[in-house]
Amino acid sequence: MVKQGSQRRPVPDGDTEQRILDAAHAVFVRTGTAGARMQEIAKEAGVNSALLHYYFRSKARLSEAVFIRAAQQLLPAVIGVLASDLPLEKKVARVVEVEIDNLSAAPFLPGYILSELTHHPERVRLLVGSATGKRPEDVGGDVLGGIRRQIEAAVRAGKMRPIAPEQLVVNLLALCVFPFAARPLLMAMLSLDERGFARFMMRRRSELPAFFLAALRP
Amino acid sequence: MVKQGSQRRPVPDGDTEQRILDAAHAVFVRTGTAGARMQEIAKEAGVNSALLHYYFRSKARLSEAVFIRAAQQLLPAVIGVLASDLPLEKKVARVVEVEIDNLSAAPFLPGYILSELTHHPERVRLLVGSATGKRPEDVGGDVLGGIRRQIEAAVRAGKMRPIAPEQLVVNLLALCVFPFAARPLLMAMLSLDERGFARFMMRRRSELPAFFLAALRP
DNA sequence: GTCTATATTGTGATAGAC
DNA sequence: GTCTATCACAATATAGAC
Repeated sequence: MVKQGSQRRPVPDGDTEQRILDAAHAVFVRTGTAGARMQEIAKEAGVNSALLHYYFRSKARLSEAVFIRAAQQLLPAVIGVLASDLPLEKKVARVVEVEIDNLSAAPFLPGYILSELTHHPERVRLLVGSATGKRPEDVGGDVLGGIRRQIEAAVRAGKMRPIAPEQLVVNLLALCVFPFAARPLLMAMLSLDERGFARFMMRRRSELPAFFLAALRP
Repeated sequence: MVKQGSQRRPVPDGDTEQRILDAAHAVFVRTGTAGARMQEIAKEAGVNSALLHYYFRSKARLSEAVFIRAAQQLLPAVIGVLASDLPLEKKVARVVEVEIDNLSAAPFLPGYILSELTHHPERVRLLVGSATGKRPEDVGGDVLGGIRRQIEAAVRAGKMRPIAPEQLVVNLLALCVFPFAARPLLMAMLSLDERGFARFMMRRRSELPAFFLAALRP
């Protein structure tokens, strides 16, 4: 697991800034930004806490850097699919796959990002902006505009019940993301361990598209 | 807004312990437990911060009291409906109404509770226990058992596609709760202000049952 | 029960040697 | 770039007067 640097010295792995970011990511996500301690991040990164300030100046900046990275890890994929020119049924199926796959690999990210956003609403701009280079309203508008047209066409063809594009998208995201945000609660109430939860989500991955498309039938 | 106590003295309102709890609730919910400051709570309650310790001993205990109260405010209603002997379609409709009504009055509670649970998984027991007097697995089992039987009957009658009760319940909760947990994000991407968000949720309240039941049709 | 100190520790941040 | 030492202050908690 330990990569060698270009010199032969016992340099842990990767460059330091990256290691700090990784450590900060881990700590912020599991403990929340407010609950995180610079000391703990330093320890997890295997460096002295003064180094965190050398690279990132302050806890606020470090947390911002981590937040942006986390957002970039999740958003572009979904937005890409939703804004693509795939037919609507394919979009639904693809979003479910992409979202559940990505979140299964990082089950705590949704909780972290949503929590972060409620306590720092101004970071919404940061989030969407860093992921797409656009303003949140514009991203929303682009995505919704395309889907609205697809809905209208399908409704005219008698293949779909009418539904507002906003509601459709929120429904789709809810079904994919919520189980991760509520993971500890669901694990307790459904008597699942980690593997059980993973199986539960794999089953969702295969069943959700049919469920969702059935809801749209006329 | 200021209720009079039984005496005529200028006692703010209610008894002090209650005022502290209310203030703590407000601060913990908007700022997160880790981000909350006892000083701020004291100020919001209009008392000295030493009083918080007089009544609740420590920040941890106070936060626990607030958490339990918050859970009791949300859980019993849903669990009650899901565990009732209403027919399945009525359960769905009723959960949507109850849940969206309750959460509309306290939009930040879901985020608070879910966030709290990911950072203190041991509180899951506290949460469900205080709300129902049972263990989480047992509540889950009771609710799911009843719904499983309803699903089986409906499937045999050819009125429903088969679906695991766990998936059904998670789908239902997801569709109701997620929009509140993701409120800041949705408001930004859908260009909604608070009133706009409220309207969006009222629309959901009326459309969600049909959407959900359509998904269950054979 | 409620307040005014005050003790005590935690925590982000900087200075300066290497 | 990285470390050790340390500052300054924030935050929880307690003692003791009223």
